Amino acid sequence: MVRSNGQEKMELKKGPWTREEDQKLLAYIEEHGHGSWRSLPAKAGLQRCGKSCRLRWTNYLRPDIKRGKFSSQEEKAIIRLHALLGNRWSAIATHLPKRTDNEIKNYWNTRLKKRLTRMGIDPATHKPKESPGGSAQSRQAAVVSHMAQWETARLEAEARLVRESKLQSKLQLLQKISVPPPPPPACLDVLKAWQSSNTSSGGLFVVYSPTSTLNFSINSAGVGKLNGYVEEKGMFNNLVQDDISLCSMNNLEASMDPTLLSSDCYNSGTSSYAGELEDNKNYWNELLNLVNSPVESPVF
DNA sequence: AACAGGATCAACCGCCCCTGT
DNA sequence: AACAGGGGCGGTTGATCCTGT
Repeated sequence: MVRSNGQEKMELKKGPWTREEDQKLLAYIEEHGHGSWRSLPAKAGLQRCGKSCRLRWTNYLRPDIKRGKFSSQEEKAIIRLHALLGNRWSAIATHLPKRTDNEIKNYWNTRLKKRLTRMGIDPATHKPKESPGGSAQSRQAAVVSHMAQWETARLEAEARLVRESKLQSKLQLLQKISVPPPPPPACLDVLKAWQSSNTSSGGLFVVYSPTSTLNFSINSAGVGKLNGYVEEKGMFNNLVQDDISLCSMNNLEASMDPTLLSSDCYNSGTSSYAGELEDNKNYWNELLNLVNSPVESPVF
């Protein structure tokens, strides 16, 4: 693969990193920062591509990485966040301090996915594979069916959406409609997950990641976008606890199919609605306790 | 001890998005 | 508006380790 010295410079090295390479990369970044990844290898004296260097740094050498076994709380958080966000590992990783997306992805693929499967849960949908009420396994699966809880969260969000929508339309009547709507507030991946589950709604697109430059854009027609959002501690907490729909009422309103607001597609029995909401609140609180644990906490 | 099969995880690849020109 | 470069993301691969026979 890698030829001997004469031609070696022309060919970039691949495969496992050596200790020397690690030291070179580490030393360079500590002194200069990574700067442009593409030009880094030459400056640092590495025969690697910039991409490889970036990967090595972000997944292994970065000082703020926690390695080793995942705690049960981390596992729970991953499962729940995956139910919410799907395979968006980087988004999941932002809620798991000191864990990399690659590590989480590996952990999911090699362990959690299998475990859920054994429990009778489809890891892709987080729904029980068998009908609930059958075996003990499937009952257990039903209990941890996050999709159901997620639907409940959505119901609550939509109910509030309707309220806010009415309020908003009144306000708009009072204002000049020629004034363009304010830029959408920074939102997060949770909202995106919520919205993307409404595939008929026209595709409001909200992305959140404190490490990403990509943070907000709205609907496929490109109505608006917001970049460079910086995470505020507790944002996730507030958003979810105080109701998912509140993040960007204006834009949700603008982007959602009005027929959705009638909630015909989610006509769960109103008798169980309050109970579901309560369960849902507990669910979110538990999740929030996980994801909002202080970084220095021994929990993680 | 040797082998096979499964599990794990670091690293690569290809694609996509954003930004600058 | 179109293009190119850079960076990030998710899927996949392959080497290595582990475990059971």
